[in-house]
Amino acid sequence: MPLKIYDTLTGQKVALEPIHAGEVRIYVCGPTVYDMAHIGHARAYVAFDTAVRFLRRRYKVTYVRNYTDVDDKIIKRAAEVGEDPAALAARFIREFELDMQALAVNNADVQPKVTEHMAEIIDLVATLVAKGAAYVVDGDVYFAVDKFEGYGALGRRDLTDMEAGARVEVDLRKRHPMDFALWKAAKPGEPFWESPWGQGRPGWHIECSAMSSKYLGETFDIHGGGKDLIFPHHENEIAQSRAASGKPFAKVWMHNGFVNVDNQKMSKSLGNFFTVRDVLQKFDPQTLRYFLLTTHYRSPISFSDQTLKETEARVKYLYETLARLEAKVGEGSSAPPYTNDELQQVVARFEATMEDDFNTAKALGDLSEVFTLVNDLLQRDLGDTELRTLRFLKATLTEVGAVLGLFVEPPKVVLERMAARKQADRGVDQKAVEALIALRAEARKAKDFARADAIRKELLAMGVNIKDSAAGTTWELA
RNA sequence: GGCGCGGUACCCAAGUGGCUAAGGGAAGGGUCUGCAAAACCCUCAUUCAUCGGUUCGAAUCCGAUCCGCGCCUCCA
Repeated sequence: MPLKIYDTLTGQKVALEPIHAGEVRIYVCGPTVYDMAHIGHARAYVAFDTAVRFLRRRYKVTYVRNYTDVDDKIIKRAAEVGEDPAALAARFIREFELDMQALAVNNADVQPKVTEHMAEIIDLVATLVAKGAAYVVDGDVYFAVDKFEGYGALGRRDLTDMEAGARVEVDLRKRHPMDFALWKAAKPGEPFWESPWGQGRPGWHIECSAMSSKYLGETFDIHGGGKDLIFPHHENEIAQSRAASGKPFAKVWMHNGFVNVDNQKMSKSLGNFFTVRDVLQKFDPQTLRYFLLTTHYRSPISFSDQTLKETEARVKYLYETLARLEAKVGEGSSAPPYTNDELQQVVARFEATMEDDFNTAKALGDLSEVFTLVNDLLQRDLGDTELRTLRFLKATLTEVGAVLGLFVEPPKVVLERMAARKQADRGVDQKAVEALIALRAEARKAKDFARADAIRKELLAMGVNIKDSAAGTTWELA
């Protein structure tokens, strides 16, 4: 079945037909590195990471995700904290990469930086000037939007409507209020690069046009980013790239929805702002990733502490199931996996679900019954067929997880990480807990259940849940 | 004002013309357990914001209304 992707430009799902057979080229707008990544970044890059992981099952994929490491915000922030802009950008790139690694977001094939592509950017601006698509004013270069037919198509905007709209501080040097900067003359003290128009730096949008064409060609398959980039960022990219090359730009436009907090857009001014680091302090990275995948990437997703707590409980269940599964079929047995049509449907259905515009929410829902089945089998007396079925299911979950970026670490590692963080959070004294459990074990041995229950109650009051099993008593924090 | 998205059970959330409206959480009942916990099983929307319309048939298409949100300015 063909892969269908919702295309912002046409407003409908379109079948992916790669320009080069067997190969998909995709560009996703990366972060402007002037601060720590927030959960909106996490959503975007988890969404595209998952899409790319799925695409790689079928195609050779070239995935480019840039870093915007020179820009007004970086300069402003650097001045505020008294740091060199380049150093500040480099610092936040490192932090960003730590976050992405935690979230199991793979690196893109190419992660180009703006500052390392000045020659390409200047060439592109020069081409646009030469073609009459752009003009120079006092060392600035502007793109002339009214020279570009079809401006506003992506954002479904009409140039005349926008013209009528009242705008603040229209730069009178611009020929049209919507004209945007390709190159900005440097003010004193700002970082600059030499150019035919004097010392300056790239405008807000030109970098992506320059870097995408360098690594993917003038026309490529998919361009992605957050919904907020549709206008003007992506609109402007289209204008620049097409005006320069005279060829189509990206074939399909993918945009992810926002992360909302309290049903409102997360923003610094509203004070409902969370960095990835904030969240990872309280929750496991797999919890955050799972949470981000439970809603379709195009819909808004609502973030709250309560929801994350519920998600973590679910993720813990998944990993506990996997841990039990691994303990059962992990070693020893060389019995080949057993499968049948029904069991094979799991991956087939996953494929079909992901083919429909990367429906991770449904995929995760479908996976529920697999986990239930595993637990069901696990608590029976296992015959050979059941054991071999479990082997097959383990392979299935690993395969599906590899696309979703879940279950890539040993379950034990994740569970221990979750437990350790909770203990640190609550400041629970592990030794005291274990001492109480030992006392309770004695009481139980002596059939003094009243005392045993009293101790359990005491532990419960500390937030400690205990589980008795044939193998002994284990505990966890509620 | 212009453009766009959405309103599905107590909560979260799939589903965009046709089998019984996925799945998760919560809740209630059960199996297991000394009792619990965990796991498993069962129950839990004749109904998809409202009102009309199209159709043999609509949560799904069309129109109107109400409500929520986003973009139009840096933003994932």
